[in-house]
Amino acid sequence: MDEYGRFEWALVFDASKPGPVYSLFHLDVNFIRIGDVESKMAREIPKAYEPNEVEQRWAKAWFEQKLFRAENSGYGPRFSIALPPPNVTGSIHIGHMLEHTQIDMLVRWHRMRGERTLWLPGMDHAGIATQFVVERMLAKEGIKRQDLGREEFERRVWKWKQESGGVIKEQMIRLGASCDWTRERFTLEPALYRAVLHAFLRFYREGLIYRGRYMVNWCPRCQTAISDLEVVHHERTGEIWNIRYPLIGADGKPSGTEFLVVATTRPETMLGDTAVAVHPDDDRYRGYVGRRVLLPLMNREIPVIADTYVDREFGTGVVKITPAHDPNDFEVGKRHNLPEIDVMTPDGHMSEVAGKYAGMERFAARGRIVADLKELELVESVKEHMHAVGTCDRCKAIVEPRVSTQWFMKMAPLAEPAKQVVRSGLIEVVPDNQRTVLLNWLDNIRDWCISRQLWWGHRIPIWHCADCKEMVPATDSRVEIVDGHARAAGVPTKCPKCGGSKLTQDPDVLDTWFSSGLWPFSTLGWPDDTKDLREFYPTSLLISGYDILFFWDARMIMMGIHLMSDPNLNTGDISTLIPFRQLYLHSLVRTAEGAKMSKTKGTGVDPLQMTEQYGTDALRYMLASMAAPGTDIILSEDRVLGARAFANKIWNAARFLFVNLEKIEAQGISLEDLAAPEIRARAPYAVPGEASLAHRWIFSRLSAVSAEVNDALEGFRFHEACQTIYHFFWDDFCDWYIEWLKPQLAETNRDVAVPAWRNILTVFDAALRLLHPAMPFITEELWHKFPQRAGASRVAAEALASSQLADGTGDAGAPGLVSIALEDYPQPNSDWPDRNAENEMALLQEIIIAARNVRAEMKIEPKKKVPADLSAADGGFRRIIEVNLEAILRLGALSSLKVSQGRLDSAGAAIRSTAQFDLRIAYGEAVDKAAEMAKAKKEIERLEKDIASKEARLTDESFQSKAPVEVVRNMEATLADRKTELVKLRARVTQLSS
RNA sequence: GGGCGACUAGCUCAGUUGGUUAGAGCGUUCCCCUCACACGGGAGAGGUCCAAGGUUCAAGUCCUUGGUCGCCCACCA
Repeated sequence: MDEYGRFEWALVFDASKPGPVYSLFHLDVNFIRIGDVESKMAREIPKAYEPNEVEQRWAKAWFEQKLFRAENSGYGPRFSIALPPPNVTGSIHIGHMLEHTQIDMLVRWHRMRGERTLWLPGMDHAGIATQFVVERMLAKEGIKRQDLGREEFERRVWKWKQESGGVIKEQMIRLGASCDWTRERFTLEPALYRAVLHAFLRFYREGLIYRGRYMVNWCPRCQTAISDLEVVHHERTGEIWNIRYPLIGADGKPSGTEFLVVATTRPETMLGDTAVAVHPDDDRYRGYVGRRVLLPLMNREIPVIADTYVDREFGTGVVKITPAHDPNDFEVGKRHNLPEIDVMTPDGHMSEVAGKYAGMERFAARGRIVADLKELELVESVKEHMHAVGTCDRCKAIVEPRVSTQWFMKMAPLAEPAKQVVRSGLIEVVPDNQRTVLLNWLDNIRDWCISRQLWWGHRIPIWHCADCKEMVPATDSRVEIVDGHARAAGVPTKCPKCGGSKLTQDPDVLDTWFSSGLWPFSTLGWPDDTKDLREFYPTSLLISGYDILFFWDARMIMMGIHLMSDPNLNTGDISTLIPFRQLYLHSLVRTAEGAKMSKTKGTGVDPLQMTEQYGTDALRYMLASMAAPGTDIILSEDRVLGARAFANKIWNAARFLFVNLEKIEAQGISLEDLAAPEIRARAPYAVPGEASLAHRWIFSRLSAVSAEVNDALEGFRFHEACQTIYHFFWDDFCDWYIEWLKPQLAETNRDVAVPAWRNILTVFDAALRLLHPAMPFITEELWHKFPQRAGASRVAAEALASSQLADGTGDAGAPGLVSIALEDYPQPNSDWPDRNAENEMALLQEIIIAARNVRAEMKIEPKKKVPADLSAADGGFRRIIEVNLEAILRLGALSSLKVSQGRLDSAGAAIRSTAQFDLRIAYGEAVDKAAEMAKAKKEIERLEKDIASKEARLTDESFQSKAPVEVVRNMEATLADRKTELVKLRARVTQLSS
């Protein structure tokens, strides 16, 4: 892969499936320069939207044009965000896609608001996970990593990384993620390796990293220590055995009758028992403390000790103490100076000190031991027992607590400032309830085991002196490139303590989350004081799943605050040290059963496959529209279909515009005249005469919708943003505005047609820009069918004009980039809100709907237009109705509408009434009188109930005195309307029954 | 053992600070292949907001208790 990430497209493969999979950018798609994709295909829009070709074309164009380089964004406030680096263990799944969609929506939104925007992508080497995947692949060839040796194994993993990383990148590009790929990073690349060494050495010098022999979680499958967080507890029904330990009598021999009975769920560990403990205040056993028991099977005498750790209520009140295999026993052992006997090997077999069980697999040994004890009649009882079993997060093997020598990081001192910034809101956590979760975890933080007995990762930069065992750190954090990959270059040559020269590097590597913890700043060039670091740190926002809140988010906060406090880089003001200002925890995608998606369980959904089926935009929209903060998402095909239909609707709205454009172009009016950027900028255009209402209304709506969408995105309410735009586009724009305007657009009178066209194209363009963050491909495609100017060059020109470039704030970006992604995001416009237009439009819509309703109820033939009468008391209303008569007749399918003031004779007619008007359509032959009647009666019932409850409320004195005046007024007004409606309905019923 | 979340239309889910007759998508019923769209248009039906108490002029929304389900954390043999 070269510097700009051109990689081999031809053959890539996926961990879960054998053989090649995606070839996203078909080679026959020619390179298209953004801006060249003009409206040449505008006249040949297919009837149904076919997303695949469009998406591939744009994904490729965006990528190759480096459209999303930070330099191509505006010069407003900075907005920076680091991609949670996907593991290079395979391909991305639907969960990634949800995350990337949300990030991308916000990134595109900020970019369109003219902010200096950086979304920095990259990948994580994912030590244990990747090593696991590669080991599994090797196992298919019958090879173990030990057969290959460390260097060769690492080479194999690197090879895997190139392939897998390529796939992930390709997928992300294909899914429209607007990352700045010129800044792509990888946790094991030289620069980041150096950052890791730098961080480690600093923590080590400060005494925050130490080495010691402690109880850790050991995975016998992976053969490495893992951190507490990597242990997943599962409730399981197991067995608990009560075992008799014979007491040693005064004669120094085991008694045949006196026993202490201990309970255990792991009998195999008894081989390492070095004591038996009781509570010091337990009267039952007071006399036994200080005596000895004979450890069965091993025939080793061990003491009976007293320790308050023992719970008198549990079991028999006697506990076997196995300091090498249980965290509590380890502590007890320390307090009582007990020996630690490790009876297990790293791979989960019984060790050579396990007597005759040596070499047996741990669970086989358990069975054998129980059988032997039974034989000796030392098993007093066996019971079923529910308990939590710890398993390895990665490979699911049962974890053994085990004493071993590992590297640890002291967390309490780092947690303090982290708590401070979270508690004070300096880092805002959304949703807020997660803040409590985070603070609780920080309050109970424990030291972090950071060493792993793996080969894939950053090797610990400490050397051990063979002679005096002194630990010698690397001289500095420099790295050298060997075999194409980084390693520590500051190799110490001499032991500073004894002068010995036999130094060997510690074999362990660091937990993968150690390097992840540095991600927000290591990717920006830290530990160097780079331009990017100065410009983009602290990042604005972190979006991650709540499942890695402790693994990653919390550690970034702790490590960021600590490491960025380097006096050379920073003033020490804590608000400049934090890695991100906001933390948004997104929901997880779950299966229908509510379980987490899992590739190993085969419940994962392949986003690329869904993309090909439904279109990326549809999938993105579906995910975003379901992403309400704080709730998990269960995928449903219905929702994707709905989203696809939406994309199709957008497509066809455009199709309508372009097809009809031809007609007006025939009159010598060009698209340029109607939709050039400067033309659109001056909208809305006044349409002469009576036709203005719909225009005033749609711009009023557009302003309101812009406000709502911006507001929703500000608060991470993606679903609300989606729903608002959806409703605006489909209902307001398509169903009402387009329909309303059809005659105007076809008008031969240019004074009407031109402003109408300018307005509708302006609104459509705004709608595309509103939609763009959620549906980038279709909006880019359609937007390019209009005359556009170059976005990036505009940005640069503006910057030059305000001389921002002169002081080195950045280069001008590539000239000539034309993309909706570089356009302005629609904002509310204070000139547009028009309450009258909204009210009037609402009234007219009600009339039209009433007409349609009557037609449907009366089963009038769809094509047959019928005459109607309308009565309204308000003169203003009558005027509005008369002015907009054409639209009412057309959309309500009426042949005429006689507007009057008086009461309408309802004999032989169907009537729809509201408080404002009555609409009357004469009966045809086939009318279901009974149905009309039933309907009216039902409505009357509802009204009566409503009126009764409102009257009760309004006559209640405390309501009158305590409720806000406005609420009371509103209710009075509504009540009056209801009463009017009721009177009309009653009259109607009387007439029907006569 | 702690903590968190969910329970609203047949299904999947919205409902920010309590305030008119609780919304959407899908499904469903009826009518339409009307010259942008059947991935469409039009008109409907459909909900005692898990239960019981409480606070309030007013509760899907706040409080308490209980139920069902899910998740996270936790060294009880």
